[in-house]
Amino acid sequence: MLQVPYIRENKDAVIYGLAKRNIDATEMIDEVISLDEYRRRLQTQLDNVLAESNSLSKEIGNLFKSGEIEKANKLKEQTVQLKEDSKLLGDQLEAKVEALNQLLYKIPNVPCSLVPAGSSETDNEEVFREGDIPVLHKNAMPHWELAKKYDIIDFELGNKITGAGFPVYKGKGAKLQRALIAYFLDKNTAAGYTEYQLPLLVNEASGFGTGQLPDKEGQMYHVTGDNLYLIPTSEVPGTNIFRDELLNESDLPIGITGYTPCFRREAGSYGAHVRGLNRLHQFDKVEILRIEHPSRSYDALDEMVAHVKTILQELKLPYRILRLCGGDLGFTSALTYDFEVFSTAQDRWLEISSVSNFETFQANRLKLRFKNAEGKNELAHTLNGSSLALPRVLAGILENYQTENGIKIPEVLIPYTGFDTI
RNA sequence: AGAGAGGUGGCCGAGUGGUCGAAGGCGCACGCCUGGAAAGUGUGUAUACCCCAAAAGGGUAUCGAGGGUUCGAAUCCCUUCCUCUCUGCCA
Repeated sequence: MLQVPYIRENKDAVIYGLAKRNIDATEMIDEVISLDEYRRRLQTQLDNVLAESNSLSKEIGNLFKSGEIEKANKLKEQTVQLKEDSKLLGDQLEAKVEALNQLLYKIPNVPCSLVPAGSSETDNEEVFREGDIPVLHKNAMPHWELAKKYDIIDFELGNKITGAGFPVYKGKGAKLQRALIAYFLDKNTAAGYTEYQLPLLVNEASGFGTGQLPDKEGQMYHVTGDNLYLIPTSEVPGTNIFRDELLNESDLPIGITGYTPCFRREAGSYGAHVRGLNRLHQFDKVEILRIEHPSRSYDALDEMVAHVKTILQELKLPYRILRLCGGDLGFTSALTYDFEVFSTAQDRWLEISSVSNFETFQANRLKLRFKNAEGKNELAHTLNGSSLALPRVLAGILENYQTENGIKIPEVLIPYTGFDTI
């Protein structure tokens, strides 16, 4: 959520920035400013009425104490009108605040200056590419066929137990999953991130804190009996650790990592792009998350990108890094780098990580602040990224490492799997 | 799940209708004291919003959250969330 004072003081920059998302925000921004002016006027009026009412109450109290009952009762009559006024003004104020907030929820983050303009993924900017694309044997197959051939992932069984998008990993497939999770967590903790195990269900306040609610509840599974939501990413419980927190400047930076399953209801789906592991309702992900001082959040973003690079280098997977254009940028992000692994068998790039700086956009909603050097409270910057999302990494490994004699296991994973071939 | 107790500032803790944003203590910051430190001592020490060009200053709200009673609520009533103790259930 953008900050109103910021919008007020940087109106043109905000409109210009949002234009990169192909949004003409002029009207919305004008409405924010006028709603806020109205809100402030009401606030002032209400405060004045309440101040008067408070001082009358004090007087009445004193009169009762000194036994001047009649005078006190006379003053009481005066409070009737004030009470009505304050009720009316209070209701009006509440309505304005609500309208303002509803509007603010609809306005996405302002892209940072590095974000290229563009309308779709074809406008994303490739900023880095590394790794050799393997030449596969002529009978190479996509991972969903490999999964069947080697009996390591059973999509049909998942259909039977739950439904589409809930695969069952078996034998070496299951072990490989566990190996990847352990390897990712070890890499992240070695880089200084503190490991957390987080709840998989969150309450409304948390869903609201990271912006899934109130608008995007359709993306989450809702446990109606207890009014809880299954997390779509560990970003939700992870970031909500810091909801309503006032940190010391010396607490920063904070880096945490955690493995969780993620649950997504996902609306659209089509064709080969969602086959197999490409898009699931339940999948595993290891996340990294940072709380940073605003002055160095972009350095932190670069560090996170560099960190994810080392993992892909070690896994020896061919990958590229894209800087997302305005049209493809997530609602809350100011700058996002996507990592994609190339799969020869599918002849396409698979998105496996997304690393973003949200600047103060999340922190504002979360009320995540720190006391700065001047002793003033200031919103912190939040960042997060996948490190990494399992299914497509798995797909990439299965497809790129297949040979006619089985699927080889990347060297760094062998200590975790205990076997070198599937 | 049942019965009971309770949720107060960074922390502990007092406060059962009025002058209470809240005693006292601890912690923290700055000063005095000291050769230096400790002890002692003095002052200060919540958050959000509004008014003010800004600073100074002033105002409003906040005692888990939401609503109500009252001229006036930390204090009374209702709802809700959470914690603790005992009982039950359970990996």
